[in-house]
Amino acid sequence: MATRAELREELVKAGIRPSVQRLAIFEYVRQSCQHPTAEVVYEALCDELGSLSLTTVYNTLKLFVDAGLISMLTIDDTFRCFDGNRCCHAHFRCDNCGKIVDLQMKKDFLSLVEGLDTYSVNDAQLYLKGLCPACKNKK
Amino acid sequence: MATRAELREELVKAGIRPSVQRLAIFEYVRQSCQHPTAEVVYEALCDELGSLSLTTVYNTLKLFVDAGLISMLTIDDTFRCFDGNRCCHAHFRCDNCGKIVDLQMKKDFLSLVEGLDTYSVNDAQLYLKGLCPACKNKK
DNA sequence: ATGGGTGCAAAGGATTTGCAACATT
DNA sequence: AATGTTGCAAATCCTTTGCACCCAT
Repeated sequence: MATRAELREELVKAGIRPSVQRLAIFEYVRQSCQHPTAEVVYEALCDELGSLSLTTVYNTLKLFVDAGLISMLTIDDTFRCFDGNRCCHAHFRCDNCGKIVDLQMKKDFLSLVEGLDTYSVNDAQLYLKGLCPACKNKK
Repeated sequence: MATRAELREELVKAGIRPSVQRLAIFEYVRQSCQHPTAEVVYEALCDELGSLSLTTVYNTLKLFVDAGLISMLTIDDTFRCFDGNRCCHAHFRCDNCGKIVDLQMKKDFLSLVEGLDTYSVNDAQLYLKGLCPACKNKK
């Protein structure tokens, strides 16, 4: 859990001016374990900020992604969601309840991909789909 | 390389009537190593079939995905593409030239995800991004 | 006062849907 | 004839863009 001051510092280091809206959006995505969509971020912060537009949320999230501060998940292209968790992890999306869960994984998993040494890897995402423990037991 | 007759058989087994359009679309996606979008499938088959609409391509691809005959890739949610390769493989998308390449991987890579034994996995996709060998050397 | 940030309204683009014509059995 | 398939046109949804206003430096 980073403090507001630390998050602000992180924005500045990335060359991004820490406006009220930006800091709030950054904090929300970083602290959330819920992989929010732009819409969800908007709904969550609308009251808190008094003034906020969906446009700003979209623009700001794009800004953060381009700066490498958060990542955009495309586990399901019917909706786009964002992830502030900076550790190496896989994503599991439950086909039944729709929940997206983070799963830890060993760092050297890329060694299992053949011929990858001739490539230069910037980003790796492992997306899993199926039933989560809760939904699995219900069936 | 499957024959037309084998592909037709596969559709029937999945409970899908093998119309001319469906068989052509199925064959194209299965034989292509190019991960086509709906648009690309449409352009490629338009002449061959004489009559074909984008709507049919969209509906048919969805039908195949739901039946588990092909898979939908969401490596980049600015465009949706399809994959007829049924072997276990990872996808690498080059940030520079945009090409998407299949990479073989060892089957037991899921053992590197912690706590996965309590889940039921139906689908796993590993998406890699960076520079392909050709683009890497150019820089 | 100047440059960037915000937000409204409108545009954009990919995909889906309604429905009528058509094909195949 | 009946059922399922196709395809045009229109609708839909999410996201981006144009532009004017506003804030902070």
